[in-house]
Amino acid sequence: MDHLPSWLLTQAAAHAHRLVTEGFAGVGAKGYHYRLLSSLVADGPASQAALGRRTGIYLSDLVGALNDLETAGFVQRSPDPADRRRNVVAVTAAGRERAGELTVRVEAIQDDLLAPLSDEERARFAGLLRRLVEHHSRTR
Amino acid sequence: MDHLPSWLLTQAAAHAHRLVTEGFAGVGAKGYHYRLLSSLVADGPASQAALGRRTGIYLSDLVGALNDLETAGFVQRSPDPADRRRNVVAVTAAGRERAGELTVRVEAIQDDLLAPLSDEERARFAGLLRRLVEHHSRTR
DNA sequence: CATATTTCAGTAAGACTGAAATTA
DNA sequence: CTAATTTCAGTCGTACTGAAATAT
Repeated sequence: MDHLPSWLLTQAAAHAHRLVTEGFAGVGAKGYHYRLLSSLVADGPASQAALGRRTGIYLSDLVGALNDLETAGFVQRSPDPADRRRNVVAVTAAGRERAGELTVRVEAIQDDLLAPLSDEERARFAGLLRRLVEHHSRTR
Repeated sequence: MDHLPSWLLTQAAAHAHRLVTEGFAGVGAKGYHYRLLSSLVADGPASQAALGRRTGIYLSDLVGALNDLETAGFVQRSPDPADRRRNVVAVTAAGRERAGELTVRVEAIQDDLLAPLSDEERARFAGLLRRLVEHHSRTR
């Protein structure tokens, strides 16, 4: 079983998930919060639908995560005057700071996660993963 | 975000999980069932505690999965005469057949999962994953 | 006494589905 | 009418915690 890629992938992802969860627990953040904040910082404001496409988070789950972030003052929802179905979601100044804190944590976590690999192996590993993810998100 | 190993790993694992779930749905099996059956076939009967160690499944979750398998007639629990706390779990003939069916499916799934990679890359990928998993299961 | 095993009850984050209400 | 958007109400498999009951 320890030769099955799908099993190894699942186990490695479980370890990654645990590290991220532990790393975020101290500051009361979840994975979805980081994904959303960093997407907003990197690519700017967006409607919830667009944000869902960008982050791979389902729209139904996005609502709850954005509620958390809005309550904490990290993002702001405002109606789009051009299309009144839409909320434009934007990161606040506090949200930008929060994203920075979380990024620091996330990067420390990558180091933990990849500890046994050399720099060259880390790059190769990320490259292989990227190709897999790209392929499977395309073919859906 | 698409450069973060932890994110890529999570996404790749989600795709793997979807493929496995879809592949097993037709025959009414879950991931845990396959893990347990193939461990029993490969390494023989064991107590539930030992089985949990072998498969990485929590003892509390193991109970339910074994209930499913026992109801379906794929495994048998019998008290260990040498230590009356223990159940010895053994695979039945039907369970062996089931494991074979699931293995066929799982192997087709690996091919789907790794479609974009060459044979050499698949081997490298598995090797890197194995080192990560080994490292993190050791350091716990 | 402490330790190991099985079982049950529950939580949590993530992925996913379906449907309602609103607007384009 | 069809299609897109937000929201709510759920399910599911997996990972993980805590505690009880029993036996070593």
